Amino acid sequence: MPARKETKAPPVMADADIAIVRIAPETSFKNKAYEALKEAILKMDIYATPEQVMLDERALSERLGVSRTPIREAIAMLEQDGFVKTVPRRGIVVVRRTKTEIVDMIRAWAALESMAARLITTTARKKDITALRDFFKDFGKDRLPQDHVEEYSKANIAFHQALISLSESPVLVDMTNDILLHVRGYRQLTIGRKDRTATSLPEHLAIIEALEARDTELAEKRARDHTLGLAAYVEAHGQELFS
Amino acid sequence: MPARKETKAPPVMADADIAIVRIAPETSFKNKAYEALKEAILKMDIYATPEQVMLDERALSERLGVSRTPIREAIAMLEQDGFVKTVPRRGIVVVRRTKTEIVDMIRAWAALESMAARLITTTARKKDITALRDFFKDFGKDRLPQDHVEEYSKANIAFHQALISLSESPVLVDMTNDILLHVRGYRQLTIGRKDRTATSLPEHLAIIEALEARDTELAEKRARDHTLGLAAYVEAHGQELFS
DNA sequence: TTCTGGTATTTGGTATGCCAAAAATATTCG
DNA sequence: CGAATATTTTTGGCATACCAAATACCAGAA
Repeated sequence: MPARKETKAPPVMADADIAIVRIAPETSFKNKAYEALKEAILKMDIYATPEQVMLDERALSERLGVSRTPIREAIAMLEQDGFVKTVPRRGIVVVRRTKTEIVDMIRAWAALESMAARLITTTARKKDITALRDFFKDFGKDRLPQDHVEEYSKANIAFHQALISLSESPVLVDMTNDILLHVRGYRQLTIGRKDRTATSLPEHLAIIEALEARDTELAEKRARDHTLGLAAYVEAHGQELFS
Repeated sequence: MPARKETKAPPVMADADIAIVRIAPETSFKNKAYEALKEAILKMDIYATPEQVMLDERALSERLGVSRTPIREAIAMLEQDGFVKTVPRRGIVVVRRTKTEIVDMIRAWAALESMAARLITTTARKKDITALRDFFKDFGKDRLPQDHVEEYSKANIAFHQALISLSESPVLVDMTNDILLHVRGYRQLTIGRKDRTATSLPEHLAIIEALEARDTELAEKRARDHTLGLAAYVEAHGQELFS
């Protein structure tokens, strides 16, 4: 039945197309719990507290007002994401990555982003590329990024996500977002550092220029080297953040 | 209690260090179910059957001899992996990727592998790089890959996995393996194609040569272009595989 | 006081049972 | 006979109860 049949004389009322208010089953408790726990974990700043953070199924189920079943399913999903690790008969620990792991992740990020840059040079529209500059329109010689670190940090993340999105590659987008969720944890403590922030903006602009010039190789190289630079920075200056 | 106390006169027996046979809790039903289902899905050749494959919780729990609870947790994990998608009150469907999605995945693979190649040129040992040739030692002018497609296909996958492993980057390894699991489904129908197989071997050897020469940029380029070539091939010749 | 042994408690793992929505099937009416 | 409708069945979602392992706690002995 490809098209909608137009009944000529509706007996009682004109059946459909009247504000179908999204009967959608809303999302299940399992998914709600997943989102809630994920957000909670991401904003708890794991690297600030010295002792390892643990979760308790029963406490969570009570807090969220649901039974343990959907909680456990959500935990299983979070474990697949690498955010928690459940130890049988011991508890559920929120995973803390080591510096080495973070550097490793950032390298993967660099790989994905450089591929995105490559694709963008061949498919993205000029106006969309140029629009990337808008993320930094509030910064310049009279308003230095290093003087508004927090704000610049947000713009930085937004820029990278927008950049990846331009590749129109769902896989690259999803994989990068996953990585960013893990790396973002101490973004404030690394990307936000003033010394690095100073070099960040020009590099971003240089990437945009290469993209506009449709210079595939150069765009790829600049995107890669930029993020690889962050990796090197974390590797060199991030020890104090980890145990 | 840092060190072990050496009792001078053990009354009945010399307590420990006598074959502690790993009391390990083995793995939970949840994990067993996860592994079992994952393997089953991977080997069922989803793209061969026309109608969409569906799973039934109760049937699975009966088949595996466990209750629905661990099955549901395993399903939740598989859904995170993108292997299945559960539709409320409808069923659990085994996800079939479109050609576009597969091409997209292969591009991400190319990105990760080229980064691996880059890292390898700076850290891997010469002998480990050279050892990569062993995967193809059974093929040559007298024994062409295109005449032993199935066998070459296995060697091909093994080579790529070994290559990534040489990067000593767990993140790259894991992400690539995830992708390979999805792409592998119709490996036989794409990578195995004779026309492509013919060009594959020389390209592999060229990658190895660049790695041995420690030519970072060249190794990266060759690794990238090789896998990107596969993506282009699938994009051009893979229509008949998808609906 | 300190060490030892045992007991109560905590915690994740698993099995079951029931619910509601959706689909499949049967039934009734025009 | 056909379509609208009522009924049964199927299926995932969720709550609950119980288990065993690991731990925490406590009393008694040295």
